[in-house]
Parts: sequence; structure tokens; C-alpha cells
Amino acid sequence: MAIREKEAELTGTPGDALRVLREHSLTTLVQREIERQIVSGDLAAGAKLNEVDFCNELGVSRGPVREAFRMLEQAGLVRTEKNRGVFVRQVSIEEANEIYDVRAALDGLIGRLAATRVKPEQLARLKAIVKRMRAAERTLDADEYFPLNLEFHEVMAEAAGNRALTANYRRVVNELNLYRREMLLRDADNITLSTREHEAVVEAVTKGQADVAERLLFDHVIHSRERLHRALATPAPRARKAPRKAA
Amino acid sequence: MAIREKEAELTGTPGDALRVLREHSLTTLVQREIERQIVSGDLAAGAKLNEVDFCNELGVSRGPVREAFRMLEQAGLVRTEKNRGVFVRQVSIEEANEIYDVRAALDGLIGRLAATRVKPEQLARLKAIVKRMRAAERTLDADEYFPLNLEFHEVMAEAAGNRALTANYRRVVNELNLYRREMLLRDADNITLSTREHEAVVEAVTKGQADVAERLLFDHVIHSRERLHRALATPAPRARKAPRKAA
DNA sequence: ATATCGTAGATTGTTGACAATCTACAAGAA
DNA sequence: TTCTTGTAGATTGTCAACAATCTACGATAT
Repeated sequence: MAIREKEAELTGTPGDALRVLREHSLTTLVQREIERQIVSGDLAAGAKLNEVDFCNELGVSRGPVREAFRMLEQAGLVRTEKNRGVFVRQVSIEEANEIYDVRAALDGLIGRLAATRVKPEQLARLKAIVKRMRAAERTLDADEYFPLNLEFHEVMAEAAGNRALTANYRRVVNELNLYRREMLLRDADNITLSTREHEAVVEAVTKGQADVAERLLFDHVIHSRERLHRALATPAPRARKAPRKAA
Repeated sequence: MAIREKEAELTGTPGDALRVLREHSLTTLVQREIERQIVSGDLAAGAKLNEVDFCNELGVSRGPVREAFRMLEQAGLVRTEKNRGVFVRQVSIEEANEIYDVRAALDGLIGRLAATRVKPEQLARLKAIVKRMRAAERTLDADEYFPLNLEFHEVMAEAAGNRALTANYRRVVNELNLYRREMLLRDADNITLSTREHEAVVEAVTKGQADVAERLLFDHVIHSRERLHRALATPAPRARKAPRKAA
């Protein structure tokens, strides 16, 4: 389906579609769509991205697709090999470890700033998310837990009230998700422990304890990395929706 | 001058030029050249980047130039307004303050990691840089000090041995330089104080004191921000090479 | 004088075509 | 068989032309 029609559908009325096209170039829309396919897992890590395929799928020419590729390249989501094509970036376990260090530093800062700047509305959202996390914890539903986890940290980043921080944080999390998506949280233990840590963070933020929130969020990231390593050690990943295969 | 000839000159022999063109696309070369013009200050903050002008200047068509624009946009160096063009990004004082917070967090991590991982060769480079800083301090030569400062932190980032950290750090520093370039360090005080802090960092890294290096480098960034604010309060910026004017 | 309108030129957004490179596979030699 | 070698098709890199939009500026009306 052409991306213009897709936007028209998304926005409901044809009039809105025109507005969208006034404000966003095709490059932007293509970039967003490909990014969605990558972070949702429709495109597997290592998969080759064919220019013409995307042109046909989205109903645009190669120019905007190539420009979108360059954006995704800078965002760290794809890797380009000259004359060979672009591929969904593969993050090795060593790279993931390094990225976790960066994320811990950024999340520590997020905790510190959020504790003093969080707005009541944001605090309410955080508490609602944690509440839903406890429900997912009872049913051990990892597919439900995963997006809640993303949303929790997204709201925290917002609450920090620092646009540069939010932008950098998003990029780092996006890269990590290239890796985490492959094996998610497999056992109940991880969901339970992770939820406890989220609750503690919310408590510290509620009380405005900047130092505590900073340390808790920093440790939360380091613990997440350790949980990931333990999950990697377990043998049997359960089947998920099959993503488009790597080259 | 066409960018292909420019590359041929840079690499010395014509054979190397062919190798360069095999490995790098025109987009990459254009992106690098424009980035150089921005960080060097040849293009002032807020200046409009005309596609055709760059095509003529670099001897390429608009395709590679537009792709380079998209990369620079993601790197945070330019801002794009649909149907109006791309402009060198302007960083406000408020944004700079926020970015400094992010940089402090990253630099803290750099100090911590570098203290345990720095290689003898890197340590030697750091000491050589600080030595040259002391010379620049005696002559109060800010134009000499500025690149030394950049190099010092670049080597520190390398010494941390974390590619994800280095990449994020470079992006943040690039954005800050959009701002700092405008007023540099104007008075001798700043150079002296900054050099003292660099020396303290080198000492901590030499001794492998991770916690100390982390705190020193974190504080160094915060102090740099304060020095910037003091410099902003001083009235008379001295003239510099005139950059291409903003729109 | 001021404001509105409209046109011409400049600039960006998008497209399709051409050139260069890579990939897959088959034919032939050792 | 196994290795080269070469050709055809597919894919990427680059370019030039067309379409849409914006900007500058002058004519006209109030």
C-alpha cells in the first residue's frame, strides 16, 4: 500500500492527510515506517533492506528511501555497506554490554532530574504503568510486560525535562532493543524483580529523593543487563511471530 | 573544487584516490566536508545550506548532498524545514545547559572506565597534551588551547574503550561546539583553571582511581559550563575569522 | 503611505533513467 | 570433481529533469 494512502487512513479524514503531507516529507514518513518495522521486529537483525522493495511497498521512488536509509544509519538502526546495501544492525553481546553502560549513565541522570521535576500528571502515569505491570506479573505475560517496560522508561525520560537527554536516551534504548527483542524476558523471575525495581523508583521519585532515584535507576539498568545474561544462559527460547529472515 | 579532486589531493597518490572512492560513497564525503565546515565555524549557526551551492562547490549532484543533509540532521548539526531548506542548528543557552548535563554524565562514565582501561600509549598522549596546554596557558593563546581541549577529551573517550560511549560522546560534544565556538574561552582564568582540572584527571587516571577520575571529569564538565556562563557575562568578544553569515 | 494581490524567479521535493558494482550461475580447464 | 572465468541479471550509486512550494518584488487599490 502506498504510504500516502496509509497516512490518509491513519489520520481518518482526507483533509488531515493533506496536512500531514504539508508538514512531513516522504523521506520522514518512509523513515518512520522502516523504523517501525525494525523496532517491532518485522525486520530481523541482519536482514537486508532492498531499496526497490520499499519503493514498491510504500509507493515512492528511491530518493526518499535512500534518504531515510541515511537517517536510520545515523540513528544506529542499520548499517550500510557500499555497493552491497543496508542491513538491519546486529548488536553483539559485547556491544550490548557496552551500550548498557551508556544507558545506565543516562538513566541515572534521568532518575536524578525526574525526582525534582516530575509533574503530577506524569507521576500518575508512572503509577498506572506499574499497576499494569503487577497484573502482567501475575499472569507472567512477557508480551504484555515488554511494552509496559518501554513505556515506563519513556515517561521517566520525559519527566526528566531535558530534551537532549531524552533524544540520546531514545537512541540508546532503540539500539538495545535490537538485541533484547531477540530473547525478551523469558522467566517469571525477571518480571517480578524488574517490577519491584520499578516500584522502588516510583517511590523515590514521588518523595523527590534525587540521589536515591539516580542510584535505583542506575542499578536497575545494570541488573537488567545481568538478567539478560542469565536469560541467555537458559536453553529454550519459545517461538515468536516469525520475522522476515536475515540474508 | 570537485570533492573527488580534493580527495585525490588529500591522499597524495592517484591510486589512493581510487581506493577512497571504492570505500566511501559521495554521500559520505559530502557529509564529512559539510560537517567540517560546520564544526570549524566556516558555516555560522543559523546559516542556510543551499543544495545547489554545495553541488557546485563539491562537483556532485543533489542526491548525495540531500542524503548528507539527512545524516547531519540526525547528528543534530542541522535542522530541516520542509520546503524551506536546512540550516545550521542554533543551540540556545537553555539547550546548551541541558546538553552539558548529558555530557557530564557521559564524561563521568568515561573517567571511570578510562581509569581502569587506559593504555600506556594513550596515557602518554594525554600527558603530552596537558604539557602543550601549559604552554598555551603561559601565552594565553585561546586559539591554541581550544583544539588541545578537544583532543584531550577525544583521547579520554578512546581510553574508555567503549565504542557506544565514544559515539554518543562525540555527538554531544559536536552539539556543544555549535555553541561554545561562538564565544570560546575569553579570559586567561578559564584556561588556567581548565588546565588544572585536566592535570588532576590525568593524575587520577594514571593511578587507576576510577571513582576519583569519574568525579573529577564530571565536575570538570559542570565547571566548564559555569565558566561558559561567566564568559557570556563579559561584554566584549574579540573579532574572529568572519564565518559565512546567517540568513 | 499602506496593504493586498499576483507574478517571476529561486529553491526544494520527487521522480525516472543511466552508470557502476555486485551476485549467482554456468561453461570450460586442470 | 574442483577451480577459474565470464556472462546475465539484480542492486546500488549518481545524475538530470520535472513538479511543488516558497520568496521577493512590483502593480494596484484603498
